[in-house]
Amino acid sequence: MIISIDARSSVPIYQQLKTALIAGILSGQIKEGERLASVRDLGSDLGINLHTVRKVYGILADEGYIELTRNQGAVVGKPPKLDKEGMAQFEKVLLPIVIELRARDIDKEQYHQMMDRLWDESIG
Amino acid sequence: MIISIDARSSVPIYQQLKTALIAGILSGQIKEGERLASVRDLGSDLGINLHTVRKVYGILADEGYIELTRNQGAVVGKPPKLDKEGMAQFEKVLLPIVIELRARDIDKEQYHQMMDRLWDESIG
Amino acid sequence: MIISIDARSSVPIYQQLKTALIAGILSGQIKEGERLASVRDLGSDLGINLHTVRKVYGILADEGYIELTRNQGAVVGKPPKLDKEGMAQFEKVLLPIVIELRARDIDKEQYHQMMDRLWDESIG
Amino acid sequence: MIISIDARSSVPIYQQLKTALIAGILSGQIKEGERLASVRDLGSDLGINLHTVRKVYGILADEGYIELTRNQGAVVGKPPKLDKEGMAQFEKVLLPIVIELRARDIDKEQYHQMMDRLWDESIG
DNA sequence: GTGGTCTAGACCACA
DNA sequence: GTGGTCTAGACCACT
Repeated sequence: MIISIDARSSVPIYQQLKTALIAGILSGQIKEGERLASVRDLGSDLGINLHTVRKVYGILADEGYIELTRNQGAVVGKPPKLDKEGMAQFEKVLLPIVIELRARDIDKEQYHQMMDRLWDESIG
Repeated sequence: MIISIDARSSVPIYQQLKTALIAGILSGQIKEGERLASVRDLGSDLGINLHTVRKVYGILADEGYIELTRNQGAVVGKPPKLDKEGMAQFEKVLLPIVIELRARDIDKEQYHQMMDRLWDESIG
Repeated sequence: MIISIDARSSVPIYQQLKTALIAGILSGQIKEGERLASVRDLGSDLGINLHTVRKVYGILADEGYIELTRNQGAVVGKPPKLDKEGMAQFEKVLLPIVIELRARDIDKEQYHQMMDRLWDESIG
Repeated sequence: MIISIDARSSVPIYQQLKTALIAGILSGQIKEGERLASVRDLGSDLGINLHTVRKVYGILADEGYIELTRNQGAVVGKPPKLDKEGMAQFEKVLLPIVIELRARDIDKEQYHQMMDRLWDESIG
């Protein structure tokens, strides 16, 4: 599992890391029951602050992806299914983006093509 | 044209306003050639600072949605079409969201349903 | 002599008018000794405020293009030649623009082409 | 890299600073990959407000000269090349200036001399 | 400590 | 009256 962080990106490092880990779990590179690297190791590997790593692990634990235990580090669990409320939250984030796309005169076909492309890329 | 701002949201006020104005232009509530309210009026209407409104107007002008003149206020123009590069930028923003959706075990059909729903809502 | 003013432009109206009048004098459409339209006439013709026209006439008089008399209106004189100091002022305005052009990786040949194009257009 | 700001000039402070920074990048005094001073440091160095500096950094980032990150400051990137549209914008700004130059009875040779002089100075 | 947002009040150029 | 610039001080997110 190789993770690359772009410190210059406008996307916060903790979000990049979060996305990368979730993608790793999704794609099966990190399997259920496996342990993630320790906060310290992962931090120094990626050249980022260990507080940042700890924060991400905390978020992933909150969202149910992993379980944090005092001595055994971070263990991967089953990703929680999306309920109606969670879905609504995603839509809230997506709506303004879709609005802007439409403002830019994109048509429905282009929109679908784009979304399919994203779906395919997301398994990278 | 009714705009509501949620000051407590984590989404910056200026972005909420930007989205609302673009949506207004898109949906035809604000037509090409029409004038937007002055920064002072809109600011006091919404209970936000005129500088925040100014910032939004500046961004919309930069992106080609409106034209700003010192004495005639903000006039709505034609929204600029989306080129390939612009499209790529949108995809960059969307990709991590799609990845997280997939992590949450959404399937392709649900995904399409969601995107269609968003498309329909975006015309508000 | 037809003058068109774009009220929406980011260029101040008074500058557009100033440029147009100077161009008219340069191109011979308005000749030495002739009278310009009255402040009132020109203002209502162009649909702009007569204060704005008055301001332009004042500037042109200051710069020596025309002479203002109480009863005879604005009479065209000889355009003043450019002395070293005047030249330096122009260069001060132009330098940052040239700097930005170079920053954008324009080469000397493109630069010359652009300047020649401008020279030719300026007699429009 | 020495920057001097003339607060009394009619040219906005933020534009003076923008020009100076672009010139610094162009002339190699600030190299690709280097960090600019923080908004606070540069502001207090120059005796101007940090928000004014922030505005300039924002513009430079929009135009692609630098990249801004929350914690690593402003990093110099590659200046973006000029496309046809960008070129047209420059010409729009330059045309009235050239018209006025011609009105002042400058001839083509003087014009070329002036432009060459500017070209040479711009690498300062 | 970094940049990002918001508020606030002042003064200016323009019409 | 309009938008444009500058200053100022506060709080926030991120590292």
